[in-house]
Amino acid sequence: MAARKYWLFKSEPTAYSFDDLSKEENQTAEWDGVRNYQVRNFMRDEMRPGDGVLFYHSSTTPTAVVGTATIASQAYPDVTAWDPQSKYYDPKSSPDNPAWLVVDIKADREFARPVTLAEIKQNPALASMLLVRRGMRLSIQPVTQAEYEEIVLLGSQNG
DNA sequence: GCCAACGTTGGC
DNA sequence: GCCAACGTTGGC
Repeated sequence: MAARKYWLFKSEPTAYSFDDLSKEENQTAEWDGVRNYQVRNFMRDEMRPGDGVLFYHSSTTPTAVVGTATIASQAYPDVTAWDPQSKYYDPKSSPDNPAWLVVDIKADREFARPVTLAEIKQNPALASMLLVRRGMRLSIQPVTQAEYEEIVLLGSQNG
């Protein structure tokens, strides 16, 4: 069995927040709308059920990791790409040849406090995270086990 | 296959 | 709301 991998998922909380995920049936939702090939390839080639997820709120104040989640499925076709009414519609994708994929993610634990981007930037143990790299806009990014554990530790502390 | 124009992301 | 960074598109 492959080693557990770790990921950071970005979401704008006004569009879809950690709280929204927590309120889903089984706290589980399809992560749809990915339209970036690098991110799709992560989903297709590297994500496995059980992988750990840091749930990050972008475009808000403060931007922060707010909790953990778990990858709950293998990648499978994103049906929103086939729906002309969907904002995620992409005519390049078809049921015969799906261009885009989703995975299911399940909310795990909300942090006792958010771990902010500012705090991540100041922490030497987190200096090589893709998140703090200039111009890094991938909506899903790999993180190391050490980075994952450090952020979980910070998020578990009071205050 | 180059590259300019354009759209999107996302921090500030 | 600004704008830098980057991916995508499409003319040539």
